Amino acid sequence: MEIFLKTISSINDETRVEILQFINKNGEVCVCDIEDSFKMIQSRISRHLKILKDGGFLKVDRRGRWAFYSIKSPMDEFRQSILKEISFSDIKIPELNKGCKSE
Amino acid sequence: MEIFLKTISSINDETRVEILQFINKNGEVCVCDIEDSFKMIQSRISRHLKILKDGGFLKVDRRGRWAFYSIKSPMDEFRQSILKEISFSDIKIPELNKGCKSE
DNA sequence: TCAATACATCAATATATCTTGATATATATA
DNA sequence: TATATATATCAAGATATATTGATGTATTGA
Repeated sequence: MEIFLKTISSINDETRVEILQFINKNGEVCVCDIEDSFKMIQSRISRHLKILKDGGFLKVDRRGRWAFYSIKSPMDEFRQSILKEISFSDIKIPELNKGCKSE
Repeated sequence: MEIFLKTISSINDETRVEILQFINKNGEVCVCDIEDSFKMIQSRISRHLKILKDGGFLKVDRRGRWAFYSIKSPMDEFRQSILKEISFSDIKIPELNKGCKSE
């Protein structure tokens, strides 16, 4: 039950669904890319990314001073079906805006 | 987005996941059956059933003074995958206890 | 070594959700 | 028709979650 609810609660938020769809569409991005694209303060983005990671949807790769987030792979069928449903749900996401000078 | 979040938030609660699994296992039950099986007060059960119904998981059939809840059918693939995941998640549910004299 | 950048975390507040107990409504039965 | 039963809904308080601004940590580069 715990794992199920952690997975579900991680996507029970409009901002997180948008971030997830954003990463699913754009591939690996760093925190400041999301911050600049969504025009949200960094602590807010950082918190949501942590929840999505703990929910089993994202992985992080730290390189240099950046943290690159991407869709976790491999991913179980259930989370895949959630990603699919989100991508079918016509979620409005901003354009990718590279705000920092990563790499 | 609205519909997606309504679906997700409807299962973002331990009690509702248990009720859903309970109905999925036992088939059609009335509110007082759930009330007696779960040992929870009626207003609480009633509220959760409404949320699960609005989330697209349950349907109601009112017969006489009873309201019989069951898994909605037909059900879309996404909600089916959620039910499947719940049934795989080893959720503890009480035994069916018929507390009222329905039918 | 110092300053800037990228990110994480914390504390306070705001907002949303859950639980309870009270009350309302509808049906059935004496 | 009066009463009991089954269910729904509401208001108040309790609990959980989200947002913000401040601060902490690690890395890079001057």
